[in-house]
Amino acid sequence: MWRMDQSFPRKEKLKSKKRIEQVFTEGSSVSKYPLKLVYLPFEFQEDTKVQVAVSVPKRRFKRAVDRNRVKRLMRESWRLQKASWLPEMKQPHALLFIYIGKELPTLKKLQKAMDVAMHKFLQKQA
RNA sequence: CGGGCAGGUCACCCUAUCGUUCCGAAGUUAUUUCGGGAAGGAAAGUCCGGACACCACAGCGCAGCAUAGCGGUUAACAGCCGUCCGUUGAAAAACGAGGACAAGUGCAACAGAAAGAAUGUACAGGUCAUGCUGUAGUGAAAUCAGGUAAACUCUAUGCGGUGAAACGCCAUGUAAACCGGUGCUUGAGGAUUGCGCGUCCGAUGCCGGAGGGUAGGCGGCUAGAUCUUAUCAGUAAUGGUAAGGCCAGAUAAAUGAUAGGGACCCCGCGAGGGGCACAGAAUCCGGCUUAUGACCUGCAUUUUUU
RNA sequence: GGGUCAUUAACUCAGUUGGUUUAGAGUGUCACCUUGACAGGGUGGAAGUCACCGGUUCGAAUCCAGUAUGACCCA
Repeated sequence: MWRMDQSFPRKEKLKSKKRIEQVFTEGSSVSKYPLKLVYLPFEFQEDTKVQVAVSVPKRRFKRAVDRNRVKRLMRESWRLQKASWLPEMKQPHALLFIYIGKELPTLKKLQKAMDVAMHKFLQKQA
């Protein structure tokens, strides 16, 4: 039985400050409340197809506990669903998910929103 | 019983699946497998005190800041312990920047004769005589070595500065270019202290203008005033000795997500439903302060009821 | 991670250093007057827990301490 890849290794994390800055200034974006996806085509040194980062503004969530919670849920949501999106991506991208909602989400809601956002993005790139 | 006061403990648990990070071992130089570790009592505020790093291991004077009964404790402190005094409370207890106005200067609204200058009213007492004495009256304070120092100040004690964006190393890149000023041993400027001194560095130098480049990685980074237990000294804070243990090191930032079951609490006759605080390491320790759920122990007992 | 500062009427600010009677100004707002009506002008009024919470003091916006919110700085 073939098993879906649900890992989220280091090389798929967008970590470089410089790259993140570049995605913010040069990238395009699609929105699906409560998420916003900023993306930019990118050539990576390794054979990775994608690098992902998540972000939660301090303005919306004052306490660090809540920010951590939202970020963890977003990472989880990506990890569980990425296998269905990656084959459709034609070229490597840097992706940046920003949470723009005001309230703590549940994993299910977040997964739905992320799915819609990713489909929007995949259609646009075509 | 209720409410009150003090002290202490814990911070829901278990299983399954998927995932993150660090360390070790094996295999290999893509990476994989196995084993082990992975938030707090406040990790918070950054209010104190240290360790550590650099500046000359850091010097002298002034300025500045902090502390303030007495004694003890500590690496150190504004903390903690004991104790005296004062205030609050019925009590248990709690709180206190609690040195000096018998060195100098300043300040005191309204009321009041008068607020530091000097004296005045009524009554009584007293005297040769007089605000000489007492009471009344105003006020927080009225002749008293007056009050006030969270007023300046004085006294005693302590404090060098800057902080992990410290600091060390590697990589990348440009412009040792241009314009103006200043200076070269009779010294510009600098050496992270506000000012002065001293000491040291100092000429491809320094200041200004306009403009250009890099802001990537590694170390620092976790074993320590360490934790647990026993015991000894001490009223206690705390310290000594012995045995055992290793207990987060991330960097757009790991420590998680989901499902099921079980505790506990609340609502309901019931089926069942809901809740389970405050909150997330960022060099590390000792305190303080603030946020906050539950439980346990002890103390005092106003009022009411039996 | 480390530091510096601010908070006074609906809004923008004085006053705070150095304590005391009554916390002021402009804009806005409300009422009245002027006009046939509006604008403008004139007159008068309301609006403040001096961010919150304690302490010192006879007395605190002001001094001291704590809390909250907001802003700014650094290699």
